[in-house]
Amino acid sequence: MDNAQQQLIWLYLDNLQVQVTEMGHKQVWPDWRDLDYTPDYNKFYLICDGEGWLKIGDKEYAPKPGQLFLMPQGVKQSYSYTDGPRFTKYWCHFTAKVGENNLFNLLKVPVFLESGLEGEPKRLFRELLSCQSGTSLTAPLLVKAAMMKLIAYYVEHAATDVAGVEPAAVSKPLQAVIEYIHLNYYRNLTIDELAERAHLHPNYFIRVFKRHFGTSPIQYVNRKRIEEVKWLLTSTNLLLAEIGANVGIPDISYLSKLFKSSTGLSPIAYRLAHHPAPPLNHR
DNA sequence: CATGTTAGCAAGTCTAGGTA
DNA sequence: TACCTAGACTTGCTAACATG
Repeated sequence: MDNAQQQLIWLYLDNLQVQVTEMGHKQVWPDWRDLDYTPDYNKFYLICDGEGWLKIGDKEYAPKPGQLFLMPQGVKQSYSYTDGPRFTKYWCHFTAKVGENNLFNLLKVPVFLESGLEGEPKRLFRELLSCQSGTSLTAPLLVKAAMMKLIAYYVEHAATDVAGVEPAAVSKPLQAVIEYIHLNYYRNLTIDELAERAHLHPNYFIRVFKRHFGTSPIQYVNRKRIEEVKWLLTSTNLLLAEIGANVGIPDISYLSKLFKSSTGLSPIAYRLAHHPAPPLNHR
């Protein structure tokens, strides 16, 4: 995977919105069967025991214990019992959106992983179930956090799988814009300039960008800049004005305001809070 | 359905003036 | 001198509508 692809995947994951609707751990009912339906949510199955049959798109599978299956939203699928002992599995239904898109339309990942029976996914499913049934004030947040960890596990391990992970090819012009931003964020980028690279009208470009990535172009550029500012504040001795010039925000009054709205601290307060040791001299 | 336009509001930028 | 803040001005963003 090249650097541009990795940046794109980070951007998707950074803007991911997750919602978990249902989950459980049980042996499937004797009549566990449905054919050719298209769910408006994603599903994870962690097979613990037994056997059964799945069809995702036009491919058929006979899942084995220890395999973690992903059934993506919007893809026609079927499931059924077989003659053997019925499945016992952990399962959950969830949406994972970046802007208006399902994450798994934006990322090409394999349909299942060999995760083993006693690995991280089982621990995360247990965490999901205990958070959901708990009465904690922050239960919804904890459920979401566990779900995100499960998605992270899947993407991380899919990347080392033979099939690998890569951004879907639907977004070539936008991919070019992302690359351009990463090469030029330290300059004074304008919407017109970015829109031109995508061959779109500026106003329409903003809409397409946000629909695709879940964030507006300028917000994305500024987030990238603020990350760089944080790094420069804590790893160098540079003055705020010099840092601003390095990241494309030469106006330190604006830099100050932007930084504070993003981190809750003014730049120098941030430097003091994160910088107990004498700074490196990079001037 | 993809793309463009417009208007109103939100966010970004600039200027001036303050504090330590 | 370096940094921060308030307020005025400019540009970006979004929703609603138009066009082909």
